[in-house]
Amino acid sequence: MTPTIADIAHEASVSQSTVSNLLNGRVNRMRPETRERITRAMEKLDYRPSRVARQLRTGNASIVGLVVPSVANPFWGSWARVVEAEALQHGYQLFLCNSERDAAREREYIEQMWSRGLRSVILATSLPDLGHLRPVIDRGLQLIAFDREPQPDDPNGVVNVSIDNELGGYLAAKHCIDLGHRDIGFISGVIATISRRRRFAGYRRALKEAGIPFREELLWADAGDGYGDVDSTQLGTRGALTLLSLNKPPTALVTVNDMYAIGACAAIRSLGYNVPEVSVVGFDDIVLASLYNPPLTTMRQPVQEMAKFAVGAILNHAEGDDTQSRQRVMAPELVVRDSTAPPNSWKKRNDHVPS
Amino acid sequence: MTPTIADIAHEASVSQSTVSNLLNGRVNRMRPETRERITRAMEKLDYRPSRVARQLRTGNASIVGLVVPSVANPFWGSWARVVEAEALQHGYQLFLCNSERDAAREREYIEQMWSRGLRSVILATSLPDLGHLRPVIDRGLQLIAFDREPQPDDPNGVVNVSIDNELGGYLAAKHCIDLGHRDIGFISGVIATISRRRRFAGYRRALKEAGIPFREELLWADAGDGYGDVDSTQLGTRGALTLLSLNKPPTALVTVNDMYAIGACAAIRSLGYNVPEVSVVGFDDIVLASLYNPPLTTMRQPVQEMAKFAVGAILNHAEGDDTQSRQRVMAPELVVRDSTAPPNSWKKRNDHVPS
DNA sequence: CTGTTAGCGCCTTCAT
DNA sequence: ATGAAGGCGCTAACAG
Repeated sequence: MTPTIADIAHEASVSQSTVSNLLNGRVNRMRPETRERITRAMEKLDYRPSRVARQLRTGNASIVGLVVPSVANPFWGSWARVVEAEALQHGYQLFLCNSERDAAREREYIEQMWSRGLRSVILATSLPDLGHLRPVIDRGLQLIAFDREPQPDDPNGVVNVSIDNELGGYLAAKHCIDLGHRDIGFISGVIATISRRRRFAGYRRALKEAGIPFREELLWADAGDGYGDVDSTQLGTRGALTLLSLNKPPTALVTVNDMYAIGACAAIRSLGYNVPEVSVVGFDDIVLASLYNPPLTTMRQPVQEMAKFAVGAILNHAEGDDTQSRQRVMAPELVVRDSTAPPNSWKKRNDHVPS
Repeated sequence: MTPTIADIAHEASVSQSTVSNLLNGRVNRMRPETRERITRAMEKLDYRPSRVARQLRTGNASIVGLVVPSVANPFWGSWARVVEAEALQHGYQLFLCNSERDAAREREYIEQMWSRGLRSVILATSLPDLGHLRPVIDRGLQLIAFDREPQPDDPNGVVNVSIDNELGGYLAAKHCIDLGHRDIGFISGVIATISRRRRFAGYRRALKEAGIPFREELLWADAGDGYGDVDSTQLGTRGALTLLSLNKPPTALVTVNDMYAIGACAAIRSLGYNVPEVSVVGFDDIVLASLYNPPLTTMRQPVQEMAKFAVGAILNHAEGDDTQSRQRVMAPELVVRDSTAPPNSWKKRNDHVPS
């Protein structure tokens, strides 16, 4: 049915090895004339080598796995695209899965990948504990953890790539403080991930530095039934509604990603205010952030560079080069746009607030 | 290193075939005691069957391929997630690629998939001509085309799933007309895809039906260097800027997807107007559409049902059931929100337009 | 320069 | 109830 290497060997009246040699670039081992004959045979039969067989034989899949929380969140979508481009450039394909931030699914997927012969996967998890993956890692899986700073009890050999989340949280909050805000809310899902935990830590540091006491009630870290990225906009909405109904509501909201921020903006409007009246800062700088109304102030992640590093680590690993750094922390960048402003305007209208 | 079936056969003092039998559910062919021993051996060695080997032997990968223009567009991101969920539910994994709407990449990817043993792929293309895929299809690849109504000279056996795009374009334009608009722009990338072509046709039908002559200049279908979905927001922006600088500018804009619509909204604001002053209708109803400011009027695609149908077709095909329908056209649904309004407000301010 | 050979890990008749 | 053997399509020594 589908032609195999044997078919074309036959067609070209040579042995399989010669065909294989051609296939693998060992061209100099045959005379041009033979080569020519083989090439023609391949064309005639429209031959495509079976990667499955090849992989079984060589053990090499040249596929990199990528597990993200959910490509429904545009940030993960772009991240996936960037990684794909980077991988492609080096002859790798991408195998993409959505974990929904569920440890069980993460594990399931990664073991699937392993059993399909993938030996390197980039995992966008921020779960503090990588214990559930230790079995596969011990077997030899190369794990590149994204969006997650290294932890003391991580399994050996894990490579980490992320921004400095603490700094991100700090800069976001500091920006609001510099603008004159004193009551700054922090909206997050459950703070079960390292990145969120650290962003929150940065936020607190900024407050402390400015001598602003932390008000517990200004932290919204409610659960919801899950904390997938699908409904992060909804969480942003709920968070903002909750915080703005406090007796002494915040005048600025720091959120944990742009989807939350957008949800929060919608909530603010639903309360009858416009956005810079209550300031909002997002995180990630997704494409839509700059096109939102008003354009979102946010923390940009250097996605390109991170993808380059992640894929680079895989390449080095594949080449047996183990001298590479096991970790990379990049700097987030504050992008100031119109969703943040001094607190005055809000205060002016403060008495209109529906009770 | 990694344990194979032989290792565990040895460990359990049975033959490989017995282990294999257990692996494949032929449990009744061995006495419980044997089975028990094998199970323990597998646990002890933490055995995972190699899917690669299995696939080479059986020819079955249980992976469905999915090719979309770009997961950076949230619509494709959600679509991918929905398909993944549906596939997963039936024991299939998803192999995801971004084509950037480039025929060469489409082809390249699909052949890669074929050579990896995938036998069914869902392709979100709208290219009118599927000729570049004929070779693989003839080999036996099952192709599910998404977002693309069937064409007369399609290769045999192609399954098509899409909404009625003509109807979508019609409803979008009709909505504007009903609101009182007479000058309605149509913003698209290059209209090289069937879906866009048909949406445009629907738009024209609505005009005609209302007795409004079509003004060529109100169609913006400029090229740009590519028409990937990455920069569709930019195209939306450019389109809106162009149309609004006409002598007799449109009072409403029908766009080809929500990303374009959002780009168009940004353009409108940059000209000093607010959005319902110039009405905008999007397409797709991505999550962010309802959270945009103002919330976007748009055409919703029944993503769930379409995914169900697409994956269902694959399942039936795998079971040799060939009695299934080869095509499904679903109805889009107009979702009216605040980005559309009667034309008055715009006209009122019309003389303020920067020249 | 080209062919022979021995697997990669698993599944599946066909015997026993 | 279990085992032996052949082969899926390809690669990589090793011979010739």
